[in-house]
Amino acid sequence: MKQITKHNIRNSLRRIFLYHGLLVRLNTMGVTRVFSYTLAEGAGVTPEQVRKDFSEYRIRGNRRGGYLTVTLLSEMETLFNRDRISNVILVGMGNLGQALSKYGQFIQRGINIVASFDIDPYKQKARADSNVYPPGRLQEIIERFRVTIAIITVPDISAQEVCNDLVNMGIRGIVNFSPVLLKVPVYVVVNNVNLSDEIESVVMSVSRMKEE
Amino acid sequence: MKQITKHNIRNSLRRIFLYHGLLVRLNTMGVTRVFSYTLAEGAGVTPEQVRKDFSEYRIRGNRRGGYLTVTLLSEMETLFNRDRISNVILVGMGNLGQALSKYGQFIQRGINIVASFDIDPYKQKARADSNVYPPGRLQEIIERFRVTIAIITVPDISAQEVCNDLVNMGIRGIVNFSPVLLKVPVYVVVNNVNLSDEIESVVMSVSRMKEE
DNA sequence: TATGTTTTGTGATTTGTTTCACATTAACAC
DNA sequence: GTGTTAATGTGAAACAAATCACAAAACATA
Ligand SMILES: NC(=O)c1ccc[n+]([C@@H]2O[C@H](COP(=O)([O-])OP(=O)(O)OC[C@H]3O[C@@H](n4cnc5c(N)ncnc54)[C@H](O)[C@@H]3O)[C@@H](O)[C@H]2O)c1
Ligand SMILES: NC(=O)c1ccc[n+]([C@@H]2O[C@H](COP(=O)([O-])OP(=O)(O)OC[C@H]3O[C@@H](n4cnc5c(N)ncnc54)[C@H](O)[C@@H]3O)[C@@H](O)[C@H]2O)c1
Repeated sequence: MKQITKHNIRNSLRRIFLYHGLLVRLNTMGVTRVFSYTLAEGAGVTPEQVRKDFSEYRIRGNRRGGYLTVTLLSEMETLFNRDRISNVILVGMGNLGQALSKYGQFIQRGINIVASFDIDPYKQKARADSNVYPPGRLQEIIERFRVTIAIITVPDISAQEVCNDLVNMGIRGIVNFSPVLLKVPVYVVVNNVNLSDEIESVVMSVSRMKEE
Repeated sequence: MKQITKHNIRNSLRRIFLYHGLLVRLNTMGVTRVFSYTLAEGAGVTPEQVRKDFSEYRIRGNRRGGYLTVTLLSEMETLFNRDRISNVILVGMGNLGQALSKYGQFIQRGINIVASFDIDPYKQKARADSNVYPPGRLQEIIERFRVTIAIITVPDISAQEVCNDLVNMGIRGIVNFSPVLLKVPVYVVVNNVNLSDEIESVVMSVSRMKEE
């Protein structure tokens, strides 16, 4: 386990998630047809950008007629592989782990957190209805639910170790909330999310704006 | 309030946050001197990239001698405006809001969550020690603590409305966890963090890798 | 069926970012 | 001191992303 991989999804794809979010809202509002400028406005980009992004992923509209909301939604969802629900596990039932596991809207995004793990026995039995297990049962549950994706919300010191175990048990995608850059083999996808960085970058931008 | 702004901090700066995280760890491990390739290895980039990034922000090392850990740390912290602690408020004490407000390590990053707000009276008095207030007291507390940064963790329907109020009360930087792209005036910085997208992008990348 | 209008789709161009290549400098050995 | 080596720092080159400009398609209207 030597190689590091930087996942970093393409900006175009990140924007497509954004367009998708807008579309869902427009769709529930009864909008049946959208144009590149509709999405561009909502996403804060240019209409050309929207079309170029679609072009990259072979998403087509009707010239003059724009895009049908439902068609666009289903094309995007195929792209996201959202035709099936993905089983996901979560390791580390602390503050953040519990918040994520209680969030009810992941399922609408095709994300199903089937089980959580913690070394703390108190957290394992915190609630009878929540599926919190000791790490010893990882292998069993990963196999039972055919899980390939894991969310890591353990303290920084444990993160790399937990990661190594998960990879050895067949996990191929990791969302890492601990503030360490995980080292994984090339065939594993990692997305490092650092909430402190996200907040601090805003603090910094504001301080700099004030100076000018 | 018409203009939308896309915050999007420079990639180079985002990487500097990464280097900083590594440095803090190396420093506590007793490492006094680092080289561009030390940081590059940990951050998953090339050494040239590290030096170019430093160059952009006028951070200098010693040729042949690399960089002194402590000097580098303090130079970065000046860059981040971390010489002073920033007071931040949080609106929406649900799952995510509570997780964030309980996190003990923001203060090490110069982020101090001085107060939280919720419309739910039960959450306002959930714990005597935690400073949770009704939104009616926003103005008062923003002024008292000279707050310019807010974290939004309310449901999507309320997000834009809360945002508008905050901007009117003097907030100039927002970290938004709700899945809507907030519209703000140009002089306000917004960082939209969408946790569902972060997870889903990994699910998608893994599905695609399996296909190939 | 022809004509005008609207909007897509995409090469060509511009702008931005990363990598390369090497001159420059500091540390160290002798 | 002087030479050798190991690092930085940065223009130049290569690459990637965004914008521009316009041809192609779809539709409405007559
Ligand atoms: N909570 C936040 O707002 C926040 C913000 C930024 C970063 N983070 C990062 O996210 C991670 C989680 O944060 P948190 O506040 O939830 O921490 P926490 O301490 O509340 O929770 C960590 C949990 O992981 C469990 N754990 C530890 N080692 C484990 C192991 N080997 N296997 C399984 N479980 C294990 C602990 O028992 C605990 O329940 C940390 O790395 C933290 O730095 C959190
Ligand atoms: N929890 C997660 O893991 C997660 C994941 C992805 C996205 N999000 C998003 O983050 C946001 C918060 O998520 P959550 O799970 O904590 O939701 P939640 O429903 O648990 O909490 C929302 C809180 O906001 C409060 N609130 C509502 N309107 C308000 C107002 N106008 N002023 C002040 N407070 C108000 C509610 O009383 C509640 O306590 C949501 O927009 C959600 O979509 C959360």
